[in-house]
Amino acid sequence: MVTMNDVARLAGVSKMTVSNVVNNRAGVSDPVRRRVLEAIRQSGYRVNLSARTLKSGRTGIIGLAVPEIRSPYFGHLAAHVIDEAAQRGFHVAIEQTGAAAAGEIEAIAHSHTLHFDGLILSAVELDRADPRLAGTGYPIVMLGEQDFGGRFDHVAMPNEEGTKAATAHLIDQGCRRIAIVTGSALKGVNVVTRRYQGYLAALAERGLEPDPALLFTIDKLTMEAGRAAAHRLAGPGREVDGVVAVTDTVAQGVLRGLADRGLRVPGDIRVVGFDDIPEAEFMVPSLSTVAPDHRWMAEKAVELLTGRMSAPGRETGEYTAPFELRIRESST
Amino acid sequence: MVTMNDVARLAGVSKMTVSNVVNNRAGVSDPVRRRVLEAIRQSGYRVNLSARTLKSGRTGIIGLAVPEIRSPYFGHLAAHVIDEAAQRGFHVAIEQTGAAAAGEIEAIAHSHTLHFDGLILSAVELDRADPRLAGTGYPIVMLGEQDFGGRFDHVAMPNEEGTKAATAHLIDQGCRRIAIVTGSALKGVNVVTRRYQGYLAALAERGLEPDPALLFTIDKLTMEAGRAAAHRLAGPGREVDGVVAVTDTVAQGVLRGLADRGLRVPGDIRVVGFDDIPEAEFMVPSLSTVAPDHRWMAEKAVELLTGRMSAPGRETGEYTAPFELRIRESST
DNA sequence: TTGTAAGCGTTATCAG
DNA sequence: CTGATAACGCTTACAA
Repeated sequence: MVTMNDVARLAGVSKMTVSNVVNNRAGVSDPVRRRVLEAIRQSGYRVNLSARTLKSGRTGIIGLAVPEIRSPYFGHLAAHVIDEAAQRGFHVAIEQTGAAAAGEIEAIAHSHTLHFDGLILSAVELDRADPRLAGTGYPIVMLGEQDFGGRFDHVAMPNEEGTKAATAHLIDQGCRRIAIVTGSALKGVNVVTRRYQGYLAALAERGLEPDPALLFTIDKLTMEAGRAAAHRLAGPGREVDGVVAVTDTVAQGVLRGLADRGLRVPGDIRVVGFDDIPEAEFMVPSLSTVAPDHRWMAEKAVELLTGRMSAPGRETGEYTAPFELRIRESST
Repeated sequence: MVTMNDVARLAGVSKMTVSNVVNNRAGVSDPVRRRVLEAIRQSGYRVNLSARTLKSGRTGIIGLAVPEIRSPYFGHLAAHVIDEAAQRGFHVAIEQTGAAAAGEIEAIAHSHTLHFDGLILSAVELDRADPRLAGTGYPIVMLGEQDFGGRFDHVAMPNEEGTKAATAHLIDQGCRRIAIVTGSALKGVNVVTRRYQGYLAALAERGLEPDPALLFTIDKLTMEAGRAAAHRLAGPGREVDGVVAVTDTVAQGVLRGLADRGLRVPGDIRVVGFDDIPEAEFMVPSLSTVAPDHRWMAEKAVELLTGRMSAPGRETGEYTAPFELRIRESST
């Protein structure tokens, strides 16, 4: 491996001068600078980040923990975070939590152990009351899902408002028996409960009675589970004319499950999702959905994290992404 | 920050003994080991990876460069690579190349600069003849797409065989005017040309004449482009009864585009894709596709890369993933 | 403007 | 079995 010493010898200067050139510091004469740069080019020298890190105590790496990178929503989000971090000179190492509290705790420990400069955690199961969350002052930004009650910087989804708008839209389209397909964790404050609240709020506002028979819970927020829920929902004697799916991925499963049963969307049943994944526009029928501003979220999360790195004691903030309701075929 | 020294002082032993305990090395008496472990627990000590890296010269990080992490295919692949690397004690840092040769070259340089232990590169544009590819002995494994003629370890897709099987399947279903929707880079040896060859081979084997009017090229392998191609393809006087799409993502666009034009799949036109992304099963209609063994590919890539790290001089190998043809609604 | 010395936290080596 | 010492490549502080 080519080191600074090698370059220094080649250029006939000291290690320190090479360091100064590499870091664009003032106080190096032009001829010397040129000689050093030439030596660097010739030798193919590259700074050793580990060595630099050892001195500075920073790795330049941000951890990003998501349930599953393969899911379109998190892939999409990750892409934005990577871009945004790159702009601020950080690299992103991705961790998969498997959508389980244990995985989420582990991601924190891991990020810590690897001395990442901070962690953006998209937690979906971890509870604000989890004892393993003992605050260590390590920079963590919670992204999008659970609510941790002011304990961490938090970039939230417009869970309640968005679902309320989507549900109201279905009502406006004439739906009267609107099912919701959502996760089974209906306690606590999390993405599932918040969106459920939004659904209830829209019903209440429009004077519709919530019907327990219209609540379809699933264990995992996957396409498979959405499909299975649609099968249950399309069973005899339900008379459902609208479906609010907790995520677009679930909605995609619902669309598929309704097709399995020969039900037409939007003819027989209208469907809305949440997230606006890139695929939503290309589904058949195209999916109406709540579109939070993903880029905004990624920017905010990275901004908060870098802010916290430099000012660890700062008060935590809570930010909710703006959203639009994108109306497509599935609800019109 | 808690260091080994702190732990050593706390346990009343030397730094070296702590190191031995941390690394599970033999030659530490049980009582001392216990004392040290207790001191580690109390102090919250974590090894400093940078320091270890500085000594060992290895970072424990593998770079993974893909065109776009948000695309389902690459997200899926990345998930497998991350899992497989984790099993071998490596972390994965993801780089996005934007599906451009410049981005791919940059990913190599970047991986180098950051002293990642190696790079898995899913190149789609970089040419085997690119002068910037001057061999430096840095461990690189090419994944899935371009063919680099023995210059690198290469885990290839079954491009030709897979597309041939898919096309033959359409013919067996009675299709006679089979269009192909593929990229515009029809020169050189790459994913587009290889799959086109497979398409031609199937036609030849079944005695069908290739018709230039049935070749629809697109600039980027996206859903949008697939949709636009479907619109062209469904124009007046084409009489197309089958479509081979170069990837599932493109196929999803094609399905959407055909729906736009009121054509029914498989009633009017049959469609097959390539990749078997998780969404394929949930499209409406569900998509018939070539399913390469993604896990196998990820395993092989990581295995080759770690192999090359320990034996840099070894001959390069070329491996092609096994595949299955998954027949679903879109072609039956 | 350039160079020298010390040390970041860890581990390999070798002595006790 | 345990410990002292010297690196790994770089940067900070200071001296020339």
